[in-house]
Amino acid sequence: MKPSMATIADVAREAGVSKATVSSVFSKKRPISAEVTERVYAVAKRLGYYPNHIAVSLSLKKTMIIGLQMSVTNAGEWPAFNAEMVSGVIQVCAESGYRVLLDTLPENSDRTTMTMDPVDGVILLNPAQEDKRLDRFRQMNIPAVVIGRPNPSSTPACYVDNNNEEMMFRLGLSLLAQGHRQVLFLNAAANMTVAQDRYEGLRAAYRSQGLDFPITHHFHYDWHKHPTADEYGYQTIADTAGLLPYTVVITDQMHIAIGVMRAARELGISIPEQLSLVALGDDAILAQEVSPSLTAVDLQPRQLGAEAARMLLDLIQRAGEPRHRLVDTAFVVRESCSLPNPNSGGKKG
Amino acid sequence: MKPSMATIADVAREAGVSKATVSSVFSKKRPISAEVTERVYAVAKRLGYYPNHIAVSLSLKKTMIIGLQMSVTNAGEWPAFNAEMVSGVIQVCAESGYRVLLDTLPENSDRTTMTMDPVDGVILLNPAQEDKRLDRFRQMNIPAVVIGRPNPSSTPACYVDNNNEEMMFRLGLSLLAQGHRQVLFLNAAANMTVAQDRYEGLRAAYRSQGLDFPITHHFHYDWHKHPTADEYGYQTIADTAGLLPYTVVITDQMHIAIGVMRAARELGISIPEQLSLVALGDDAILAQEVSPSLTAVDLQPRQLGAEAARMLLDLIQRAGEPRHRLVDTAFVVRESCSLPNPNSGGKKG
DNA sequence: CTGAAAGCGCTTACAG
DNA sequence: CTGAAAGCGCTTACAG
Repeated sequence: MKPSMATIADVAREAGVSKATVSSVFSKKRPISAEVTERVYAVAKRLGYYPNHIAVSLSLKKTMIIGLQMSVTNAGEWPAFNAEMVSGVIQVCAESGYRVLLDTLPENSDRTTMTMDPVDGVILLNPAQEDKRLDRFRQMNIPAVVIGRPNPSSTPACYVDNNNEEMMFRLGLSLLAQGHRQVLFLNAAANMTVAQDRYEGLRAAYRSQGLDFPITHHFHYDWHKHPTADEYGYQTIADTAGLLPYTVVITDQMHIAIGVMRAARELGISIPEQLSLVALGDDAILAQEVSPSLTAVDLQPRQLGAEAARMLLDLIQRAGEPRHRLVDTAFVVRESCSLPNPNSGGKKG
Repeated sequence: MKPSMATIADVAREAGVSKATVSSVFSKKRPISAEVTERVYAVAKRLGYYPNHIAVSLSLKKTMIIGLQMSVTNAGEWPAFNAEMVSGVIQVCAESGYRVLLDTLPENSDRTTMTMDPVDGVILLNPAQEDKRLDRFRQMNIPAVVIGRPNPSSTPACYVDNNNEEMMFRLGLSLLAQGHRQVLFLNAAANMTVAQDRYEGLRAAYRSQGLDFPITHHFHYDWHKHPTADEYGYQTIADTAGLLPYTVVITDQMHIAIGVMRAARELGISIPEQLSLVALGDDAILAQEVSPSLTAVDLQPRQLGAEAARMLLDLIQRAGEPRHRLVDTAFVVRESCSLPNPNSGGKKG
């Protein structure tokens, strides 16, 4: 980027050819004689010339870069889930020669600061209240896909998500089949669409058995009340044990479940004998090492990222109408909660 | 990026001013009358105009993007350590208005495929055999800092690293002070500089007590022999228990330690009574949940990333001679191994 | 306070 | 097979 960098003009001059020829030698977009090719390569090497990616992008109107928009919160803690997801995105992009630009800039309404990003497309994480960004990308004519279900209020968009509702429906059904009647659900934050979908699925399972899911057994993660997920799990159990009847608790994350286990230990509640426990989101190493080992639902974060990337790349090549895709989840039964045939049947609707 | 995007020329025409004026309105680099400013903003909004980041970059010769080069392996598994490190990089960059471009392209010697990246500087991970990339960036005149100690054979470079040698020296001293004489060291892969530094530190600790560290007790991770870190730990213990005398094992990663614990469990070796265990690299949640809880060394990956970013940003603004910086580690004593005052004193040299 | 024009480093019809 | 010139969308002296 320094003035000292050799440009295509330098190479052209030194090699005694035109810029167009040098360009062609590197891009191979039109045939150049072996002799000239040879000479150009030699000069380029001597001068340490590398085509300037920015100039190429400006000319070609494509950058081979896709943007990954994550909320600042994500940047702050980067749980394993996000890392896996990002990894899936990177992998698929790399296979097609695309790079990934991480973007954590906070939602900024100051028009003067926002430029048209140097990206061919964009993936949005955490579609909580991101409608604005979505609209902006649409306005910029930049293909976008969100991971997670976007708010229905926002304009239609491409997205990939877990089959959250079905997953919870099946989980609920399995639990009811096991004889459980009182489920405590420590859900994600209330403003997340994923929280709504899962709650709906659980209620549907209850309804299908002619039961009502009691609102008293439904909690939302509140960042203000509990600094960490672990605390959320711990406190909620500490606050409700003995007061609220439940025989199984479902937690939105494994770390919440860790908190639940800690509380249970302190209260002398044995898992799974007196209380069953299942986590939505699976960290296999952690789940296997805690005792009892943790039954969990694998959300396949890597798949989510990979599918999103695939969809975006497809969108970039041949745009089309909004589409979406659901990534299956898998129940991983361990000691903390037994489940009958959780991965088969039970399809809803 | 589509032809439909409004450009600065469109705005200028519609607003009846020059492109220079529109440019100035957005960049605020020279004063423009309130009236004109108003009009330009209005037109820009109506047309959905956003300055094109690529064009700006080409003109300004800076992109406000820094590249993060990671080996493909990293992209594949993204352990918590890397996620934390990347997170540190992102955070510092974001504070200064920089974005991060992830690059996982495999080391490719095909000259035709490599362009001068659209970045103002670059951070390299895993400095195992990356000399080539370093040289390339130097040739391109792109500031670079590596995380980890670069090979001494390569040209001098800026880097940030843990104080690995000192850390191992202190750890070794603490262990010897505890009465341990036989330490089993499950080190990282042999080609990593970090592995060499740690081994040196441990040997120095032994030497300082007039002892020799026996080569029989030093193992290197070999990806071909053990598919996972866990397996590496498990197998090595399974293979050596009873044959090799040792009272404490140091593992390069927590996951290796998990494997060691599993082997110990199966072999009826109780930790820490019969065998002490300490891991280099701390995943607090995991370390606390296993039993016994795991004594570990916090490598402060987030700090590593943050320091690297700070150094790079500094380098971008005012270049200078190669510099480096060591990030302190912290001993976190839990149940698997007791250590006397590991975080104080014992400075080497 | 504002504009015309050259320049950033490439690519691509168009012409030969 | 190769070149001259215009263009990608901005910024910035220079001139007023």
